[in-house]
Amino acid sequence: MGHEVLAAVLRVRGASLQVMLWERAREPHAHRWSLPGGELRVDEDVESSIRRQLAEKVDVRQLSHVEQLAVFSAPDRVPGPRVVATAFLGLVPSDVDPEVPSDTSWHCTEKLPAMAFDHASIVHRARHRLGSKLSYTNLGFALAPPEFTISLLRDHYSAALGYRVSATNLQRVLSRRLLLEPTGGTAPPGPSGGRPAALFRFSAKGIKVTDPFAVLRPPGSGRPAGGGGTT
Amino acid sequence: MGHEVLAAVLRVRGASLQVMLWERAREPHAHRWSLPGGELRVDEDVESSIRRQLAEKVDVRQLSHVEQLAVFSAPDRVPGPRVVATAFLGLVPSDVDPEVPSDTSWHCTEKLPAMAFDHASIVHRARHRLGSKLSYTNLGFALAPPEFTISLLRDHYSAALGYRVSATNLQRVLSRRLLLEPTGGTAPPGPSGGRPAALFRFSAKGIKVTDPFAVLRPPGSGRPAGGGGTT
DNA sequence: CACGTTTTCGACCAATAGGCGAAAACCCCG
DNA sequence: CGGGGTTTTCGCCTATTGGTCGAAAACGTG
Repeated sequence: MGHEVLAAVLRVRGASLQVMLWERAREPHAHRWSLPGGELRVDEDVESSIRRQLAEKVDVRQLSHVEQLAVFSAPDRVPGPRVVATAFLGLVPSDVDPEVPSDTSWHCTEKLPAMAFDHASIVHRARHRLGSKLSYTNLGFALAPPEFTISLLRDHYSAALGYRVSATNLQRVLSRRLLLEPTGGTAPPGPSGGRPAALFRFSAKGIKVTDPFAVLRPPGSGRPAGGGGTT
Repeated sequence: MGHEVLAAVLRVRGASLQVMLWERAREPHAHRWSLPGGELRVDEDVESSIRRQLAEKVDVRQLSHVEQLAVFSAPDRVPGPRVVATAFLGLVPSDVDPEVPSDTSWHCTEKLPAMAFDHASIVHRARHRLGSKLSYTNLGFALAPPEFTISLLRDHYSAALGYRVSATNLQRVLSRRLLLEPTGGTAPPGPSGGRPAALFRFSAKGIKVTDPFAVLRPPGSGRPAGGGGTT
């Protein structure tokens, strides 16, 4: 029973969320598109394996985030002998444009080309995971360059979530969590003018990129300030 | 390269969060405790497999929730030939007390006995996952009986989270999400008296048990009511 | 230098979360 | 049968967070 690793590597380009795919040359599923990955070797764990396999496609140092997504294990998910797949979600910041081989290119995740095997469902799962985690983690910063404007960040959130996000609100929410740190610099305005935007960087004030924000907090977080009672 | 499935099946008992373990009789790691599971067969996917394996230990109909946790794949995680493990998180409501084989019993997750292989880290991961998801999903109901009092639910949340939770706040938060539905009945008070507690059931008003609650919502959720501006 | 454009900021409102304390509804005991 | 102990439930208050709008700031261009 074989085991392979696959990665849905996502990035934001303009207003769309894209995934890195390569076109199969040989059967089975020739000319269909599939996710990068390959066989797990006996001397490596799945994380090392996916990094090794991705290194054949892109510069892995440009990956801002990699996490396990899920195991896909339907017995007939690939023709022939049975292969179990461990799928990963990978993210690339929008400022880098990695060199990719000639059989590889980026595709909008909303209208995918003809996909091989069960890879379309893996992409959908990755998209859904990213969307969910944007709400309650700091994963959004993994989509942006090291220095960014609020507008850019908002556009990335909008692309990944699929709906419009307010820059005002986004800035307030993130800065209240102490995640935004102004660099002091500004970005030049666009071709149609406008006020130059301030640059920010992600501030890891003890908060890891993937730490969730609790909703039911331990007691005493946010000091009582008391006084509820009577007169 | 082998593939096995393992499950950390958790339940709340009194004030502690427990995990189901069985004691190994044979080498390797004889007399150490390990998670239920076993080899993945070629004709089943991992979800079917873990259900089949668990059926040998408990009545699987008593499981209120099963989800993939992560893949554990360190090359040396078990002695001998390499085995990759897909780990699951399982939950059992506190009202059922499943029959278990004689080699199997429940253990507090905070001070685990001598564990086999990497199973201790799987349990820790399961604990952490449950704690995180309690904040932003409805997974808490999977720990409780079909009908429950707020105090019972609070105790379960406290046990799983490791800190005190207020019954007042819990009730308000959950009922605002339309998740609590009064049954009309009441539970008899404890041996030391007290007001009888009202019984509730989980109300799936279109909300699945595992659906997350968004933080950054689409625009227009919670109608504008406008008016912000000046005079 | 008026005008369009984009960013940024402040004000306001709604929704959510947390914290008492009082009232309600039971028990037991004298 | 009434007082004390116990537990639940509810109302009120406050703090925090999220959402929207409009004005002001800071550019470009004609």
